[in-house]
Amino acid sequence: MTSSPQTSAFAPAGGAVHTPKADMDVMRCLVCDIRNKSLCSSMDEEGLAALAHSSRQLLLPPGTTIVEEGEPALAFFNVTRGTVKLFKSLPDGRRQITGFADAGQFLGLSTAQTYSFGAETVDNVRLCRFLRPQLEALLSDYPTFERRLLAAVTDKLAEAQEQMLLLGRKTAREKVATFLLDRMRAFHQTANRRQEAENMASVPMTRVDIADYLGLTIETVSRTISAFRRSMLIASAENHRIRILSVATLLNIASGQKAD
Amino acid sequence: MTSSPQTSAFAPAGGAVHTPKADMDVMRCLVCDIRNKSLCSSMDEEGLAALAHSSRQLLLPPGTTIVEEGEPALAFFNVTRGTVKLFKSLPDGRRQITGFADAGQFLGLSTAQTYSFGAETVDNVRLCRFLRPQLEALLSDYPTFERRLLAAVTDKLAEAQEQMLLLGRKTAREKVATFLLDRMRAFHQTANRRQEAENMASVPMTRVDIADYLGLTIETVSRTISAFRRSMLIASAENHRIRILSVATLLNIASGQKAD
DNA sequence: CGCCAGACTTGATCTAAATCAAGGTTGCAT
DNA sequence: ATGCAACCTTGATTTAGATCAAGTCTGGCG
Repeated sequence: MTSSPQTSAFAPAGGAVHTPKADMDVMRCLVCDIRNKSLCSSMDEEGLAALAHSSRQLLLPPGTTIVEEGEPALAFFNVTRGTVKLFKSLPDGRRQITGFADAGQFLGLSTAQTYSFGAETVDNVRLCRFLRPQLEALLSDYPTFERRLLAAVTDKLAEAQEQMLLLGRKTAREKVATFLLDRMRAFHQTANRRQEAENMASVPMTRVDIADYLGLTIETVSRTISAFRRSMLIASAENHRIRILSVATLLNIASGQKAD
Repeated sequence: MTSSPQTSAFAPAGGAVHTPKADMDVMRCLVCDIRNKSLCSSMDEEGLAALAHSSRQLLLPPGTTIVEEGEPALAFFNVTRGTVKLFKSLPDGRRQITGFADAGQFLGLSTAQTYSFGAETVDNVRLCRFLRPQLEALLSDYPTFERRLLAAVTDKLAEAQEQMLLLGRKTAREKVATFLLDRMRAFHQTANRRQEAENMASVPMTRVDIADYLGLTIETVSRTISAFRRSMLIASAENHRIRILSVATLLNIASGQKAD
């Protein structure tokens, strides 16, 4: 599926790095820059110490496998920087990316013994890994944390339903418009709000990933983005950024009004 | 979207019936024929009494609206008989059915103030309705119930990811094969296991619903089912049943091996 | 017990997006 | 700086499934 640096979140070679000092680790969650934007926001100071104690921080380069389809579901992850792609594959290699987890999102929940999906870093990713027994202890010890997780999974389910509508019933044009707006929203939630960022979308993934996410081919994605650019609805910006010039028009397209 | 009996789970006209006697109601969950197959299995006898006390039972005819897209999310439901369809729509009427909830499944969870999806009965449906405050009390009072709900939502999310793979990357033939096998599995979980039922699939929904679930048109669904019948992979049976004559072949098709 | 409406099937034609096929760009490694 | 490999774009052609268009089947009701 993906190219070169085939490291793993469990056997960390390549760029994978554990934070070393245990005493610094107690502070990790307390000073985490995205703790208000994630599950961790359900925790008080004591809880944050418990979180830090229950997890290890990993730093992973682009293209690293975090979770392998069909492998034992040993851990749960919280993304604290960068973007992760989640996907499912058919035996012949066709692939569907089921979501992108940006900073503040979790991944790796599973009821079964094995993961039913794969996960791989898109860019440089920092994440916190909770082994299953430790996650379960946290859920039991901190009811607010469990409640927050239930809410987060419920939200993911609503997102998944929205994506099913996109995959089953939207045209290529509508799919790409929806994607760009979603990436703008993701950027707003993630970015450290220097307000230059108005109408910016962060698109760290390749055309292949976008196509596999939208149920299209790379050619169709490319053509559609080019068409939007020609119509002055968007403009390319530096390093994997796109500026959205007409949110309103894109919103119309995304929701199926043929307006353009 | 759907035809005539436009009743509602909140303003029950038509065939909607509340069980009347309060004292009989205490027993309801205790004697429920599907309690081992649903969320309720997490409850002991005392818990079941609390469940019965917190919910009302509704009996709804085919085509009844249970939940309306965009309406306040006031309740949570547990289906105890029949099949419910969940869907999302675009402004111009295009519709995606995101899932069918058979007996034993829940629906109606929402983090937002309003439902992001609609729900409607497919056939005669019996369900238990929990108003939100009552559901929340149950979650707080019965940690095993909350844990079970978390597991159930996690499973639904995995199902949704599987459906995204189907919608984004499978051919019409593969979609229909997958659907028929899923309906067989649903029937096995639901049916009162008279063992005649081997290889039977229950298909109470119309071609329109199947098409809206698989991201196809009714014509393509019809043609594909006809082709499977001609190839002797399936055979029609009495009242909305299909007998699967070659599970193995259908499994191959569903997973993308071109074998037929 | 035969009519009718809704559900389903089948065939002919069309089209959005896939596939096939060249290039063009970019950025990193030498 | 240069070369190459991965990534992206654009054009020509094909095709799976949509759309358009008749029918046929079914079961509930008078």
